Amino acid sequence: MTARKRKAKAARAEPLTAPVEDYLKAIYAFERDSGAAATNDIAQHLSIAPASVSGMVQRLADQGLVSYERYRGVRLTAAGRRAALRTIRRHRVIEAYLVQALGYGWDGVHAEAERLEHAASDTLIDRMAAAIGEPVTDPHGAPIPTRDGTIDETPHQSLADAAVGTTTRVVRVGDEDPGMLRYLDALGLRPGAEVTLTQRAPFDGPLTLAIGSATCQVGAALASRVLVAAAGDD
Amino acid sequence: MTARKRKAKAARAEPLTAPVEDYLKAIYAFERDSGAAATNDIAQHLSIAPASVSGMVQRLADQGLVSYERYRGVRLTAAGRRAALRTIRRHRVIEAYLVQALGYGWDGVHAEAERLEHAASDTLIDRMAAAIGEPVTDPHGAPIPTRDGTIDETPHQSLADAAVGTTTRVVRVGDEDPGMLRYLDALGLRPGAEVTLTQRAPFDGPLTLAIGSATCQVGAALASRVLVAAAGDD
DNA sequence: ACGAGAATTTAGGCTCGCCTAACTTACTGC
DNA sequence: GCAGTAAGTTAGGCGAGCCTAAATTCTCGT
Repeated sequence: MTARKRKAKAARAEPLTAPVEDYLKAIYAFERDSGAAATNDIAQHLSIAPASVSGMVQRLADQGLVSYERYRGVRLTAAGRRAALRTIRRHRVIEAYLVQALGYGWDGVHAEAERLEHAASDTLIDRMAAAIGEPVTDPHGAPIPTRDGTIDETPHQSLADAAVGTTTRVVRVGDEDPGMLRYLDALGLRPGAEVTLTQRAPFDGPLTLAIGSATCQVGAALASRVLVAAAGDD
Repeated sequence: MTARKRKAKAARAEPLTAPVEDYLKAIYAFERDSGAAATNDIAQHLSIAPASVSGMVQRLADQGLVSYERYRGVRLTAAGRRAALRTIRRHRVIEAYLVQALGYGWDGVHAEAERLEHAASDTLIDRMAAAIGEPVTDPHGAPIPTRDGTIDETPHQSLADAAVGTTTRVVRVGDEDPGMLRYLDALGLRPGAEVTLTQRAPFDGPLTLAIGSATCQVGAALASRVLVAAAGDD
C-alpha cells in the first residue's frame, strides 16, 4: 500500500456516492444490534467480497464517516450516523410515498426505494413526506428518522420469541423479500394486526397463530422476521 | 491502446449507467438538430473534456448504441435511440409529476429529474404519468415520448426568428436554467401564452413583446430559447 | 497456552469514467 | 494547393469500487 495519509477527516459537503451510502446504512444496522459491524456481515449484506469491504472501510474512515480499528470492527462516527440516518429517512419516506400516493404494493417498494434514495434531494423527500401527512413509519412498520436525525429505535420482540398463549400486535416486518411480504399480507400479518400465538412446536418448529378469526402455521424463520409488541401497547 | 475488439454489439439487457444515458440524451439532441453529434458539442454539453468523449463514444459503439466514424461524428443506432428516448421520457415525466403532484416550480425540476431519471423504474414512470393524466409535454413544453418510443419532434420556430407584427403562441422554452425560467415566468412567457412581437432592434438587439396587456423587452439570446407556433395552430 | 479454523487484511488486478498533454486530421482562407 | 487553426484522437494517468489469492490476526477449545 502506498501512502494514504492525505487529510484524514476531510468531510466536505460533497455528496456521498451510492456505494458509500449503502455501506453506512448496513453499518448502522449492524452496529445497532451488535455494537459494531463486522467486515463479513457487511460483505454478506451487500453481496460484496470481504476483501472489498476492508478497502472501502478504510476510505470511509479517511472521510471521517467511520471509526475503524483493524480486525476490530467498524463503528459510525457522528457524521457517519447522520449520513446513515439521512439515507434511511429517504428510503422509508420513499417507500411510504410509493404506497400511499402511487398505489405500489408493499412488496415492490423496497427495490425502487433502494435506487431512488441515492438520487432524491432533501427537498423532494420533504415534499413527499408532507404530501402523505408526515408518516412516522414506512409501510413495513419501520420508524422514519426525522429531518434532524432522530429515530425511535425501541427494540421489539420477535414473534418467534413470544410466549405461547399471548396476544401481540404486529409492529414491523422485514422489508426486503417481496415474496415473504406477499405471503405475510395474505396471512394478514401487517403492522397493527393482532396475533395470538396459540402453539409452538418444539425444536424450532412451526408456530400456530390466530389472526382475527383465521388460524395459520408459520415457520420459525418467518416468525423471526415479524416484530411485535404487547397487544395493548402504544 | 491494446486490442479492443471483444464482441462488438454485445447489447445485453444490462441497465445502462448514468453517464451512458447522459451521453445518449446529448447525442440524441445534437443529432436531431445537426444530423450528427460532434465530439466537442457533447463535451461542452456534459462539461467533460473532449478527449474523454472520444473514449466514451468508443465504448458506446462497442455496446452497439452508437455508430461512429473517427473524426466524422456520432449517430445513434436504433438501440441507442430507443435508450435515449426512454431516458428522455423518464426525465420529462418526472418533471411533469414534480410540478403537478408535488408543487415544484418549473425552475427546480430539471436538476431533480436529471438525477432521478437514472434511478426510476419503468413502472414508477408509468405510475407517475398515469397519476397526472398521461401528460403529453413536460412543464416547459417539451414533448414526452410515449412508452414505445414515439415522439413528436415537429421543429418549431424560435421567437427570435418571428416576424415583427406577428402574434405567436409559446410552445416550449429551454428547461435548464432556473434563473431564466423564473424570469420567463415573471414575464408570462409560459407555454400556451400568446405573444406579439412588436419591434426588433437591429444588430441582434432586444425584441419588444406584447404579452396580454403587458409589454416587455427581451434580449435576442433569451428569445432564441423560446419556441413558438403561429397563434392559431394546434 | 497453543494450534485450528474463522475472520480479516494485504497484494495485485480489472473496468469505468474522467483528466492533461501531445499528436493527427480536417477544414478554411488565401 | 497549402498553411494555419479548429476539431478530434491517442497516450498515459488517476481514483473509486470491485475481484481473487495469499498472507495475517484473532479466538476458542482443549
